Amino acid sequence: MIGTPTLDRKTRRRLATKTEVVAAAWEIAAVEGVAGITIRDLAERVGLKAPSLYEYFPSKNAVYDAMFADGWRAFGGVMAALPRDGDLRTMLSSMAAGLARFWVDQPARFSLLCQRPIPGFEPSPQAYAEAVAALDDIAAELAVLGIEDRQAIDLLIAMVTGLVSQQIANDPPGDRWLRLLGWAVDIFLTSLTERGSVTA
Amino acid sequence: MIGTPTLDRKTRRRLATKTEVVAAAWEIAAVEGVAGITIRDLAERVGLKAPSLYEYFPSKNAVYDAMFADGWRAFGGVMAALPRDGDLRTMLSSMAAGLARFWVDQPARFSLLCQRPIPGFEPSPQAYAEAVAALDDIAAELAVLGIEDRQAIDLLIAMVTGLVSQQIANDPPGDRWLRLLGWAVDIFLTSLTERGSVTA
DNA sequence: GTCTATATCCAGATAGAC
DNA sequence: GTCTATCTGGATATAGAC
Repeated sequence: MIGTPTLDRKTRRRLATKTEVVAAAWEIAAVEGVAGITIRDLAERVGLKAPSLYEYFPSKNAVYDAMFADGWRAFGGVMAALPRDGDLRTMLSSMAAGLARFWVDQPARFSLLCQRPIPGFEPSPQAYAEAVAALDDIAAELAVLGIEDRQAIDLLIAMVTGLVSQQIANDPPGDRWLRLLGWAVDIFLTSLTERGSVTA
Repeated sequence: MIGTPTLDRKTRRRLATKTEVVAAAWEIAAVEGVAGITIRDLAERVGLKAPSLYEYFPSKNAVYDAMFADGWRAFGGVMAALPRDGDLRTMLSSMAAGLARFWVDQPARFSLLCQRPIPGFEPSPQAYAEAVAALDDIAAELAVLGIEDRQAIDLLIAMVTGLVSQQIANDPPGDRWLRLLGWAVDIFLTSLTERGSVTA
């Protein structure tokens, strides 16, 4: 396996703790919001005192950075696991629904990954690369379906995230906006077909 | 004029100061983000010391609440001032463009009005009523154009805000997403026409 | 690596003089 | 109504013992 060199016990343990911290950070964010994470709470949740966290992350923003990268990797994982059967319209709908669910189920992820909730935090280039990779995956997926127009992809993603955002902000437990996803995909596809950007 | 009773000097002065505070709060938010406002900075900007602010607002969240209401009122004002000439497609496009510009020009407004950037802050019912009123205005405007389907309105708003959000988060000075607004309106209208929800 | 203790800072909010 | 002074509490981050 390329990219997974053998690590000694110490390094593995250290990596496991960092992973645990990031997972705990998401748990806190789910309740308190991304901005509501504190180093103390975070440390306590993994059985440490606050100063010990600095053995793993040099600053709070470094934790956010790890969360950002982790969130986009999780996004990529969910996408890779989506079903791929049926015709174009069916596949696109289930893709959109799957990704929307990923965000609506964890609004904190949507907040950190797609909005700018923390003044002063900008993802590092390495972390941002995870976001780009995830969106490249989407583009590749759509290319397989015959959709290669970048503007079209931008529009589709904006429609899905727009519905997600409205859903989260105005009707968290309901589906007033989520149920419009299928319609959004339909009109998107219709337009693409007319444009000749895809052969339905 | 109904709804604008005469006020004595003291009350007017007090109201003017509150208005000034809210304006100053938006100025700070434009630079530091909505979460970056502090009572001290805010007081200083209107020529007061921090404790004096509490003569006008009982808490920081009360300032946010006033900003929320003010922001939606401003939104309504911008909408009322939009041009209303041309055919359906032209009007809808210029409406969408005008509203998108309102948000993209002041991302802080978009953040406070359309997202949930402050943990622990929920707009009061009175403030939230301003948001509802603004959206009702949109609905009324669209009804004049022959669009009365609530789901359609939801979808249109989600598309516009989705594009705005992407623009702000990923390409603040550019227009990569904004320039897709016209296309979005087009496919929306095409779908509505087919659906029979509007007579273009 | 983990801890106790603490430095340092800054926030929202209040007491009470004027 | 505005101020000075302060309370109270919380945050991130560090020093240094073990």
